Amino acid sequence: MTDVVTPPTSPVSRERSKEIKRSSVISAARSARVLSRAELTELTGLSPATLTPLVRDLIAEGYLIERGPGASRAGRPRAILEFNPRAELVAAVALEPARISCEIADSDGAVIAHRTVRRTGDIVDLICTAVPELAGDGLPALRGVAIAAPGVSTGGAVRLAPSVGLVEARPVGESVQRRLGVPVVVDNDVNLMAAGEHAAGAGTDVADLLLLHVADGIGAGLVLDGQVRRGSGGAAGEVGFLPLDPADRGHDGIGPFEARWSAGAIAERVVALAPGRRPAAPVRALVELAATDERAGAYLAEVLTAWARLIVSCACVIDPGRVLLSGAAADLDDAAVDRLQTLVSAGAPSPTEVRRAVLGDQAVLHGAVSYALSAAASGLSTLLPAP
Amino acid sequence: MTDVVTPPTSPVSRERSKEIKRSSVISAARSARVLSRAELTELTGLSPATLTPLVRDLIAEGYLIERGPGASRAGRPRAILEFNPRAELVAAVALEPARISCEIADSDGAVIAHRTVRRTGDIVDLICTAVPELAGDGLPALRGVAIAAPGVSTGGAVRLAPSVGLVEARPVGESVQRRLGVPVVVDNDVNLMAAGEHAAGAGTDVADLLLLHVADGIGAGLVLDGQVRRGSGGAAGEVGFLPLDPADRGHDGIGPFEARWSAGAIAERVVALAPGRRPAAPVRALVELAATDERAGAYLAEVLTAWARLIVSCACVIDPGRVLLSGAAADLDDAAVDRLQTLVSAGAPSPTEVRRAVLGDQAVLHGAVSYALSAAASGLSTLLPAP
DNA sequence: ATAGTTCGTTCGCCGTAGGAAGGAAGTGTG
DNA sequence: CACACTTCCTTCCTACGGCGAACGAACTAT
Repeated sequence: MTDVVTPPTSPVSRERSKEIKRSSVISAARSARVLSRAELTELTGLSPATLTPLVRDLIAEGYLIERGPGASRAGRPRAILEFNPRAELVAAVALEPARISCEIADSDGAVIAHRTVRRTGDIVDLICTAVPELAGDGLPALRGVAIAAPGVSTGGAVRLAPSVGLVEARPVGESVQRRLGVPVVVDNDVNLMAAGEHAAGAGTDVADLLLLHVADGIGAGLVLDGQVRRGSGGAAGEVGFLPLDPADRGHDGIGPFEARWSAGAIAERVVALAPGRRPAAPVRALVELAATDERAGAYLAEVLTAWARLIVSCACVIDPGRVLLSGAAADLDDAAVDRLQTLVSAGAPSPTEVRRAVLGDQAVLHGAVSYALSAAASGLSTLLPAP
Repeated sequence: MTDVVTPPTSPVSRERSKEIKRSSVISAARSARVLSRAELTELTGLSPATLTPLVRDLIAEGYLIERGPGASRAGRPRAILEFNPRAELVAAVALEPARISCEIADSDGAVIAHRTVRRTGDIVDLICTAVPELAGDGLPALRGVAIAAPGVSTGGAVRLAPSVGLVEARPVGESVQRRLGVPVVVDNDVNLMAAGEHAAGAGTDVADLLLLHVADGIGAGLVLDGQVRRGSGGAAGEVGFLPLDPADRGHDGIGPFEARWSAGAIAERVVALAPGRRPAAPVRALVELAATDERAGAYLAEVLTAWARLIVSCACVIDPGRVLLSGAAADLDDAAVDRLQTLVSAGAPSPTEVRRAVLGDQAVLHGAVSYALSAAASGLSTLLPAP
């Protein structure tokens, strides 16, 4: 301890390549859950000699837990290593008009803590106090925060953002990132759902998908080549604006298509068909009505035809291969989904599979987990310092 | 020199990081064209000591040429290094119904040799003899081959491929790759054009763009986040199939939109408006006619409206930010492009800039260059589109 | 000339990756 | 029960690449 003025040995690509090995081991362990060092050498291609100290570090940091020897089928048994999902926590914050909901999840997407708070004061303050409180002593393991805002996106399509009092999304993300010191992602809720279904739902087996979310408006989340694509202005997936019928007209930030075929628009027709309370789940109500009421059946067919044209349009432009129905569209029964599939197959230039999304309300959470984990990992995307 | 039995030292991440440095130097040199070692240290972040041997190698391999000392403004003058585009050659092969055209270009996209040959015998044989012949003694510098086929793409949308006698694109690419020993990419010509405009045309300044190519059919090439995206079945950009008007009907692999608004369809109307020979450039003819003929003006307005709806549809789905008009659509004059821009701005949910593509016939070639260079750079694996 | 400045190179240290070899912990077999 | 045999993991050691530092090279300014 004479002269600690020495930080020579520049930290360039040397440390980076170590980081890369580290994260490749972590991600192998994350997907295998339980494995031995021997399996790690196969999965990562690293030599045993390289792995030994690396695994030692990871155990010390809590990423891996040594579980003692496993069964052996001749020879020394493999020491079982178990991945500890709690080693990586993620916060998902959903902005809603009057409140924010905040969840802490581990890297399996299992919710560890959950809270909803009224919107008071500054959003950034609110988030920056709620998240650490909720994370408690797990805070050091926090790897990222994902903030979901309805219809956010830079540039166009802020139509829903005003409802949560957000004009610019970016400053919020940057502020939180600075205050909490972890990567923060702010994105459209529909994009997060798409990421969630891709990571842990009905799209784990494909690289491309489109999630069609029908609610008060209609929006789509787009995964291409394994990544959520937002387009140049963040308005990718604004399919409610598709001009599929010259007769339709949008207004005030409502697109022409969604003006007529969103859950809200359908609800009005359902009320007309079956007077009474406005149904909370209009599509489910419509499907039930259609079983007995001929006029409802005809209208359901109209809805399916319109949605099919929407899906075909998307297929023509980006050919997602798989389309997931979310929100009100997930309320269709099997028969209706089949009819939709038939209509889509007739019009799409390439095979396009239509099915329901499976994560429901959990989709945003899983998307947040996936974002946050890849954000933490991508810190080392470039081996070399930027130009 | 006793026992030179030692080639162990496994080629894992050690050599990779060297490769990365190498290619980062090459790409810096490629974009700067002329630079000194001192500039390389700034551009790449590598230390001078690391660069010295690396640059020596590159000079020996012909990538760089030392041009002697440059001007100095105090101190030792920088030794000028010039990037040698001839060090990296690329072959672009275009499949047409009756012939194939083959070009050798350097990494600037400058054509070094060109030949058109009649289609005789096996395509693979033809390519594998024509390319080496044309490359001549530059063959060792060949970094890749790009094969452009109209409407290829695996899965759906093989509508134009039969015209060149190709049912499956992949085997051709794989065979050529095996025979020539360099990376081979087979792709849709429109995708190649989009890549070309992105690399060297009207899209060098953006990460996302959509190239709308109007010919006998209508197709689009899609660049998102700097990469050409083909979709799950390779049918991304089949915008001719968009169902934008319930009245339109496609037939026999012709989409509903392109049946009515392609160059061929427009040509028929132009003939009706101004009897005579069927014009080779119907859109140009229409624009000229519209200056004097009122009916032609009305029809031009119709065409612009239809194309605008097409562009808006694409903007809603993927928000490319910039749309390039190619093929017959590039024949619009400035006034017509402005009108199109206005129509698009009125309907798109996000700012979308419409302009003409600039590379014309050279677009495919530049796309091929860009593909082949990135193929050589990323060294790894399947550059063939689609599973 | 001499000093000053900037470029490029050689030298040598250091850290890391991974090969080789050896210890550890089991299962089968005489 | 001893003794191979197999497989897993670790320790030792070497080769190699990156880069800091010092040095030589080339030119300007005074």
